Amino acid sequence: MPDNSDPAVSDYGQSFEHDTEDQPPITTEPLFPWNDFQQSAAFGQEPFAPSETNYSIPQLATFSRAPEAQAPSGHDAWSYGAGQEPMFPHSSSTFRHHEAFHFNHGLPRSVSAHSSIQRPILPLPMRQRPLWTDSTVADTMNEILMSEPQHSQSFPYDAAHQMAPCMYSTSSDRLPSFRPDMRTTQKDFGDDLTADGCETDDENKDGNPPYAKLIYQALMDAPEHKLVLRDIYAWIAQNTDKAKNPMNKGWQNSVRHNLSMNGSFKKVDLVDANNKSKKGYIWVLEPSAVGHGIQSTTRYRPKPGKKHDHTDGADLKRQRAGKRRGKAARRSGRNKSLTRIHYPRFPHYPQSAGQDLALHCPTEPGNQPSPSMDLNSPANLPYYCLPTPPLSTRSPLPEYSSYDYGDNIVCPETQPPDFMLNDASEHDPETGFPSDPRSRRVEDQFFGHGLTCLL
DNA sequence: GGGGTCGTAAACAACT
DNA sequence: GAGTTGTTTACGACCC
Repeated sequence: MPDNSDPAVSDYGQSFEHDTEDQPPITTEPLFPWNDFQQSAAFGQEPFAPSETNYSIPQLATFSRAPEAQAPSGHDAWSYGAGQEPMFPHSSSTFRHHEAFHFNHGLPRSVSAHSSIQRPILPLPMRQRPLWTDSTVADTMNEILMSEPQHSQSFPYDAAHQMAPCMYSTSSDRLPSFRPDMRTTQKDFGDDLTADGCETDDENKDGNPPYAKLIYQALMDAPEHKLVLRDIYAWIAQNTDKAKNPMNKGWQNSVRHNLSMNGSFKKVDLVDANNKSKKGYIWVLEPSAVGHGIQSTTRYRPKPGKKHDHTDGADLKRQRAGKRRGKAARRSGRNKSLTRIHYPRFPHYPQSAGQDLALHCPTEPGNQPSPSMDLNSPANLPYYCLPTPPLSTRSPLPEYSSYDYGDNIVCPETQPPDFMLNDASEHDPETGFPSDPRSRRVEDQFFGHGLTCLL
């Protein structure tokens, strides 16, 4: 049981603190490498090797291991030495607080029994996020959440693959669910964020992000950020509603149009194995786009007879205005039966936007699971990872005092309430998630703000 | 009214 | 020749 009264715990430090002098200093190597958590086939299946280190922390979700470390823009990639993949704490049981579990992330480490780990919780697949089946639960949860002042705040993060948990319900079947935000970076696409974090203005009236962002997402999901046109089609067909009507090829035209017009997408020659005959082109993300997101396709369109640098204040205003284009129209054009339930913003992360959203949103109307789908399988549950600032000696923590993302002042220092650390709540045996909305709130607060624990 | 975003249509060329 | 891929222009809708 962690001792929250330990003054050392109050600091969101990133190093192992050691309180005994007869042992060597503990490395400041990050405990949980930052990773954008591509969903792995091995997710949830590969047990972690027992290690000499046995941590007891309040565990709220299953940890997993990621296939490769991939740092978001502006941060060094994590490295654990040649041939070593970063490993994450893992346990097959979830939401059992204070359960001791093993992990070994590739570094020999001795840890004092009285050492402390203090860091915001790291990218964390929220495996057992419940599938909301009752709008009353969702409404109740929202009431609770919105009554908490700190929930109007948000967590700083700037990386691809952001996902805001937004619940929807329909007037017909009242099945709230989660939809991907598909927001890329706050720098390029986040200036329409609102405090509640649910205003996904990057969506169009069909509920999908714009083509440029879809393509970007597809390429971000692809190895080396490269895809041929056909695969981009496939990704969009799989992950959006664009291809609902197979007879409608207009969306493919739009995809090609965006590929051609957006400077973030470059085509390179595709050659055969002998490097001889040309096999067409493969589309690749510009490095700047990988690092900083993409810009609107429109910005690359030629402006006949006028030169524009798009950098002055008025232009930025116009760009924002354009970004919010048709806001009212989208609202009205959006499926009338779809009711957005406001949910405070915790920019979680999808496991992989390349996965079929139907798998991630089994309860989404129109994305009904197949009869054979095992909804308890990790692959079929919605995944959310925690937002987190970089934790590395090379990528030091950003200052936590205040972040200004436009209208959003970010103060992520809220501590989880004490009672969260006391495992008094009941857990649904099916989902492993606390059955009490109050506990759900706590877990969201927990996930949104960080974890302090002892080992 | 100008300029922004975005989707869409269409013409056209080059390639397979 | 048909289909696919890529480029470019144009336009409407909507925003500030």
